[in-house]
Amino acid sequence: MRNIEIARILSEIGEFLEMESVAFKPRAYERAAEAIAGSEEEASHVYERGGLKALEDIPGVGVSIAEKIEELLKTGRLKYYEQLKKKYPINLSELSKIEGLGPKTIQTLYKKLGVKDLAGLEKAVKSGKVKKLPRFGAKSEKKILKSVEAYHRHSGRFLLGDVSQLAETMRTRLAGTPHVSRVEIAGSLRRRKETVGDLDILVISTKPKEIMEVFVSQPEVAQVIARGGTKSSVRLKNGLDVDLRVVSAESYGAALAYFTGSKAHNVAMRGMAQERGWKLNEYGLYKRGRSKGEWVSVAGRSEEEIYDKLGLEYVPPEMREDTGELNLAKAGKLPRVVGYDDLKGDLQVQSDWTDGSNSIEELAVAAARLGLNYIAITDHSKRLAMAHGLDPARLAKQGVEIDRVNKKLKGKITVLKGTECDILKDGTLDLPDSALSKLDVVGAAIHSYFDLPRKVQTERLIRAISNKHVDIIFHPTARLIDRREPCDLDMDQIIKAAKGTGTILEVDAYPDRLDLKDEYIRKAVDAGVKLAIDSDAHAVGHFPLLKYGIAQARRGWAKKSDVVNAWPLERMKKMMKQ
DNA sequence: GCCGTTTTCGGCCCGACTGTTTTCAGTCG
Repeated sequence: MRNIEIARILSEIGEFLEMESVAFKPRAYERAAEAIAGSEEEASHVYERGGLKALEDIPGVGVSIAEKIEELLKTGRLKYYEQLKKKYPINLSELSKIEGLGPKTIQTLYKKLGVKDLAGLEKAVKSGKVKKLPRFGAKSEKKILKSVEAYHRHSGRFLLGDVSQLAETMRTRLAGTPHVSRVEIAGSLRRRKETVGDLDILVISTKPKEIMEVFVSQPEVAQVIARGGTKSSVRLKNGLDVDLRVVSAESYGAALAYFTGSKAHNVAMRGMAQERGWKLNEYGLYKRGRSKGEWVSVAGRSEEEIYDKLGLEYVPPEMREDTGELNLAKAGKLPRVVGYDDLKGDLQVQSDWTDGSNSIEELAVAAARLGLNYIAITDHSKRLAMAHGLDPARLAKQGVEIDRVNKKLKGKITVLKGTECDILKDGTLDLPDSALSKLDVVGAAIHSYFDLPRKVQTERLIRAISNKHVDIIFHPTARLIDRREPCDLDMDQIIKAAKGTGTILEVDAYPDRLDLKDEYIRKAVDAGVKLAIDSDAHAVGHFPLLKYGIAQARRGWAKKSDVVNAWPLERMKKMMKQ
C-alpha cells in the first residue's frame, strides 16, 4: 500500500473521530496523515527496513498508529477503520470536498436525512429538508448549494500534481512491457497546465495487441470504454479518462506534436505548413510529390525535425499555447526558459516550529540531498494561531537553532533565516520591523480577508510590497485551485509596485496553489519583476513539488535570469532588501 | 493518540467569521 492511500485512511479516521467529538485524537491522526503523505520514503520500505520501531520514528506516529499502519501494510485492511466505515457508510472524501461542510455537519446530514454522498446531499438540499434542520436555515441551504455547484463546475479536471504521479506510474509500466520502444504522455499534462482533463498516451510498439492488453488490465482501471487495434480508452477508478494510441516510429513525432497541442498551436503550425504548400497532420509533415495527389514525407519521426523543417526553433511543450511563441520561434528569438535542474535554493519552507512536519535539520538534509544549495526557513508569524505562529521571541530562538544547523551542515547547504509574515487587514505586517530586520528573507502573505473589494485589496498588498523589509510576496493571489477564488487584485498595479520597490513575486509550487499562475508570471517577467519559485514545503517529501512551480514558470516564459533562486546564494542575497 | 529545552503525565491550536441564534456551534486557516 502506498503512502497516499495510508494517509487518506488515517485522515478519514481523524474525520470520523471528529464527528464523534473525540478530543485530541482527530488532530493526532491528521498530523500522522500529513507526515506520511509528505514523507520521502514509502512507509512499506520503512517497515521492511526497521519494523514497527522505524514506523514510530515518523513524526506524529506513535505506538498505536504504527500498529495500524502495520496492519494496512500486512493485510491491506484495517479493522478499526472498517468499524468506523460500518457506523458511517458514507462517501466521506466526496462530501468533505464541499466547502463549508465539516465532519459535524456531515454527521448531522447523515443521521437526520440519510445523506451518504454528493447525490444524496443535492437531493436533500433541493427538497428543502436541510433548512428545516436545527441550526440550519435558508442561508446555509444556499451556501451548500453554491458549494455543490462550484464542485461540479470544477470536477472533471484534475490537479496537475494529483495526476502526474499516476501518469508516471502508468508510463513506466507501459514502457516496461515487451515490444514497446517509446511511451510518452501527451496532452495538457505534457504542457503542464495547472489542471488536466484526461491523459493521452502515445506508444510505439511492434505488437499493438499486447500493449492494449496490458493497458486495459491495469489495476487503476475501472471501466474499459473502447478497445481497438490502435486506440483504446479507459476510465480509471478516480474518474480520469485515459486514451492509449499506438503509432508507428515514422509518425511518432508528428503524433506527439498533434496530441500535445494546444489545438491553437497546432492550427497555427498547420497554417505555416500550408504557406509552403505542405501539409501537417498527426502522421507527419508532407510535401507534394510528382504525380497528382501524391504526398511525400518531409518529417515525422521527431518533433524537433518537424519544427526544423518548418524553419522554427523547437518550442518547449509548456509554451505551446499560440500566444506569440511561433513568431518568436520563426525569428529565432524564443526565450530560453528556466530548466527543471536550474534551481539552487528554495525560499519558502515551513518547519515543525509551526505547521510543518519536520525539524529544520531534517528539512535541510532533505533539500541538500535533492541538490539544493540553500533554503530559507519561513515559518508562519503569530497571527496564524492555528499554526502556532512565531512571535519575535520564538523567532529569535529559532535563529539560534538555525545557526546550530548551519554549523553542523557546513559545506552541504546553507539555511537562511526567514518568515512567512502575515499581511494584516490594513496591509501592515504581523511582525515589527525590529524582528524583520534580523532576517535574511522576509516573505509576506495574505491568509485572511480574502474577499475585500478590488481597490482595498490592491492597496493592502501594495502597502506590504512597499514595506522596506519585505523581500518576497508569497502566493500573491492566495487562490486555491478549484476551492478558493484568487483575491480580487489589480495585478498590473501589483506588478508595477513590485517593480518599483524591487520586491520579488513568488511562484508557489504547491499543486493546488501554483500562485502566481502562468499568465501573471508572464506579465511579471515582461515588466522585469523577479520571481522566486518555492516549494512551500511542509515536509521533507515536498521539495520535489518544485518541478510544478518550474513548469508554471516555463508556461509564463520565465528565464533563469528572472528567477532569483536559480542564482547562486551570494547573488540571490543581493536581491534582498536591507 | 502523541510527545518531552517546564514534562513519561498532562498538556495538546486558537481567533475570526458565519449563521443561527439571543449565547453558541461549526468551519476555516
